[in-house]
Amino acid sequence: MWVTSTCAASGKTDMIQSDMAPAVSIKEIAKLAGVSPATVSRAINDRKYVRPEVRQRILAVVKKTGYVPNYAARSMVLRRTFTVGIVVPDTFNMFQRQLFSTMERELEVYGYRTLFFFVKWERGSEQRCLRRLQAENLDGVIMIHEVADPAFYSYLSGGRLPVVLCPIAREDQGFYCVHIDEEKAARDATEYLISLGHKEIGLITGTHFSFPSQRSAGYKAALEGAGLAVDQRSIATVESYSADAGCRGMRELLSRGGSPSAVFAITDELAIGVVRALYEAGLDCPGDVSVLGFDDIDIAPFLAPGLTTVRQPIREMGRTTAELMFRLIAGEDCGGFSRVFPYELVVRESCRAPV
Amino acid sequence: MWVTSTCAASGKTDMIQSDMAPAVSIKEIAKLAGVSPATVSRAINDRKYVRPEVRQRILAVVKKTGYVPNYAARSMVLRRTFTVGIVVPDTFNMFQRQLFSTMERELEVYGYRTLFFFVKWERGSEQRCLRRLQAENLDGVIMIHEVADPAFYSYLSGGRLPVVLCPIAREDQGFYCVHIDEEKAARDATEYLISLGHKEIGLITGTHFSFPSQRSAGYKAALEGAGLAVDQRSIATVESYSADAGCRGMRELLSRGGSPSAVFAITDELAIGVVRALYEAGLDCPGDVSVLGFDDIDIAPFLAPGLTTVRQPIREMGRTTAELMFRLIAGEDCGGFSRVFPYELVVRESCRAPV
DNA sequence: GTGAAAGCGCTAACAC
DNA sequence: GTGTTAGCGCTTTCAC
Repeated sequence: MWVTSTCAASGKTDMIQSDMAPAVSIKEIAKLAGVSPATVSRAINDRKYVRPEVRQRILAVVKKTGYVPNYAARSMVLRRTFTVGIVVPDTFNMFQRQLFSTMERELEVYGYRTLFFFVKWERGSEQRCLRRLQAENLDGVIMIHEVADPAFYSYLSGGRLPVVLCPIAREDQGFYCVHIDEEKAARDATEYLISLGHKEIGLITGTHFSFPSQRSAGYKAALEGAGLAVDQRSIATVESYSADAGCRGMRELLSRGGSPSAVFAITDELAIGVVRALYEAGLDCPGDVSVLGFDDIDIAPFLAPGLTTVRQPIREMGRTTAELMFRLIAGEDCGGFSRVFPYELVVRESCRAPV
Repeated sequence: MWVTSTCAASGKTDMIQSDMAPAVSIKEIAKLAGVSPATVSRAINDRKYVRPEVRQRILAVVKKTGYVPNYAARSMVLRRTFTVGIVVPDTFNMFQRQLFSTMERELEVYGYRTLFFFVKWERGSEQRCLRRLQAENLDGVIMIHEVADPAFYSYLSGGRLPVVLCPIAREDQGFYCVHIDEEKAARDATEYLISLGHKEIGLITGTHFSFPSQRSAGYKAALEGAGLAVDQRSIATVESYSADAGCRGMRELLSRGGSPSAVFAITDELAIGVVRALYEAGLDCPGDVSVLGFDDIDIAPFLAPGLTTVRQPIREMGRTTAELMFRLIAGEDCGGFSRVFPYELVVRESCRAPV
């Protein structure tokens, strides 16, 4: 596949490279500094009861040798890993990306490292994730992804370790949850389209996970509230939440012969695809059809036209999730399971009154 | 910040939750199965010398108790972590995202777990990453990000562990590298614009990392090769490679009063921003200005107009990086440091002949 | 085939 | 203040 050179297979798959110097251990440091390992441990962990002069000497040796304590060994004896697992879909979208970036960042500030568990679409992936999750001896788990396997949730709800879900609403199952009111947000968004004068409003939604049904419910509630009929022919259900899926969903809607003057796509990436399908059909957004998204991902303002969408306060939600996790690990009483954030309709250019 | 409930601060930050049942250990399994820990170890690791009947008994207990061996303990004694670290910029773009997703996936197939090191913009972030990197006792490191700190590279080139860079060309420093010929790709892309008839071609580039200079060099080479002058007024240098930056870069170009009929943005996200700036200025892409990107990220085909761009074979590069890492860890001889992949100009709709 | 013992790198409890 | 000891959970000799 590559051009300039090839890789010679040797078959010695189990051989380990032998030319690698082993990392220095606390024992060597102790020997070099002329003290015991215990004293070195005390020195590097800022404990009391080390003579300043001895501490200096130890720290000097540490610096010179580039010694870094081994996490695995430390966590074994401490019986804590200082690690939080984040379960993410392998196909994470930009919204989720911003969310877990924020969490990772915050967690680092709290002194925790983050381990990602990417759940794939393949069969067995969830089980493997769960096994790894257990093998890692985590201090806590954050779920950014809804899994299908009930065993996953039952392990999590076993009370073995703190769990926070974001942006998922499952407080009824005894999990701490950080999210917005999805249904109400979708309803507000749809009502905005109605207020613009739209009567025939398409919906691009999906089936996986629980947010599509919540957002779809909001859409329907808005229509019904305005005395408009919910026409199944205006609703396209797609397999994923990507631009590709949105494109196919909109083509489908178009092929059915209806003529929606506006379309609500339940994610921004879906909305990008919708605009694309319109473009291919020679239709202009927002001139011919208004398009409304959901999430307010990074590039939403930089699309042409800028995408009108529902903003979830990603940073605040990520920060709160991390903070909650930290407090839960510390054993604090954190009150009720719900953290419901305010959302916001961000009006840009992709929606306008029908002609 | 949130609405429905609040979190009561208790101040007992160092207290650990005590109501969590400890995970079962190999000892309990041994006791329950009426054998020694050594035998349990043999059974779960598919070693020989365990009576089938005993193995069955042990496996049954393992299943019933949900026992999963502790990674940290295992890696301590094995002196291998089965973990590969991937160093990524905190602000990773969609191209990098696809790249590391592929790597993570492949690595999992090889039996390796992946640890991400997100390098932030803040001072000291690289050092902290390096320290963590060392503390993790990794089996290998993949760099998707160029760091500034020389200490980072000198640690990596110390031969302590296998290192692969992708998509970075630093084979001269003794690293295995997987990448395309950036300069030539940029040159080809620019020549494509020239072949369309464009004479005044703008460039949106940056300074961080080495790819912008390579891509810029290709741009200049193409212009010079065609006898066109390289006009500094047609070049905007931006701080990052996001849509936001691209938008600002294009506004800058526009404000300078020139009138490029085409613009080469050195990343697709930059290109998205360029199209946006054009839109804001009442200019149409590709009607008034052609826009060319680089990377061929997921959504490139779903933009309106579809983005003409240079495709890097992300999956193949990710796969090769993972495979190379695997073989390096296994101690195989992998030949030369370079793996240079073919790229491809993907012609879509954002570029056409000037009017 | 199986068990006992040693030890990976580290920290905490307990001497001194 | 500092060293000695024990032990975290696991795998791997080495006896038997």
